[in-house]
Amino acid sequence: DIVIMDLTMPELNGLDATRRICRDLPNTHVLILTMHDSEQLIHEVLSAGAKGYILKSDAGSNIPTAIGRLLEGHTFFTSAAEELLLKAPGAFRSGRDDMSPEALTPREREIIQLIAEGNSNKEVASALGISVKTADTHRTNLMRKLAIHSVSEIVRYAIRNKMIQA
Amino acid sequence: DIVIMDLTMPELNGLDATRRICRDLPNTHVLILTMHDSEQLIHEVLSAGAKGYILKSDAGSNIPTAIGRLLEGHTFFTSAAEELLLKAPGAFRSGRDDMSPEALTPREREIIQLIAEGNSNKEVASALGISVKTADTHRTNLMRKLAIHSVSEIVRYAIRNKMIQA
DNA sequence: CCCGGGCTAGGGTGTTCGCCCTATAGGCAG
DNA sequence: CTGCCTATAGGGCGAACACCCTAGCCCGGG
Repeated sequence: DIVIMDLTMPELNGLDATRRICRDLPNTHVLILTMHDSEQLIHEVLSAGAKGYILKSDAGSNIPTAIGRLLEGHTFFTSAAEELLLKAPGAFRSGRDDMSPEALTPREREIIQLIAEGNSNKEVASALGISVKTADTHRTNLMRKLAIHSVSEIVRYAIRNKMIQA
Repeated sequence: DIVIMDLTMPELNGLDATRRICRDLPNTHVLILTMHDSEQLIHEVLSAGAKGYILKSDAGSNIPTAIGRLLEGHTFFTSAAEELLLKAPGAFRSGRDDMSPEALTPREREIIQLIAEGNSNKEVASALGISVKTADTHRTNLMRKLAIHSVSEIVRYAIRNKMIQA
């Protein structure tokens, strides 16, 4: 029911393992136990689907409590993690080196949003009252500017930059 | 620099206005002022890009403080909002009526993840050691099951269900 | 024992994408 | 005035997608 994941080496595999567990065994809850208290890491494990986060430094008697909470379907975070979580809820974008949306023109931002929402070039064109070819030109230009090459990257970029919601 | 958004009728337009402001004027920070304290609403305005949230009930002298914080590039939440924010960080999925990933076969979950990560049918096929046609069949089947019709919907579905991160 | 579901694989068809060009009109800055 | 950027629009082309079929193989449940 509960997996206690020890992220001794966070850059290697624990994150991905967590993601896979949450994906393949939706009823299994993952409790992260780690020595690292980076804010980015917390957000990453949360978006990987972890339900709890305990710093080794303040583990103590927290682990049984945490397991209890998770079994009840709740979440558990040690106070240090809670603090980090609360400190910057807007800074959810992890340290990815995205090009900022400000590098795009207003029109390109409109286009990217419509594409990410699932519209084809044809639909974008008719939504904006322009030609399909124009929509396609904007699309090509913004993809070159952002150095991305597929719709899925457009969607993820738009979500990371809050241009749409998932 | 700062927009104080009064969400008197949250279902109508304030959310979308917030999203548009954050998209088109990335240097403008939005402070939400509302009488509603629903947890879902808080998460929605946050993912729309708002930087602060104040309940009218405990507004008082908070507004000048909040503006100050936002001008410094920080965030501000009244304590009631903080509480809600902390209470269920895992329950970020708002009440969308997604089909659950459990309705998919394990193989289909693998496929959807690879697609959402930006892989073409050809790349999915070679990653799994199967034929392009098989990958395409899985893709078609899972799209029918989920009643979705485009790559961008696949990506958003995968993100909502934590199969990938944005 | 057979039926269903899951995984595999192929044919075929029309649409869209990704990207390469060119080109014109308007606006704003040097 | 002269560039530069933006928005507009088009031609063309190979690849990929979305969706329609069929069909074999294997495995577990009724």
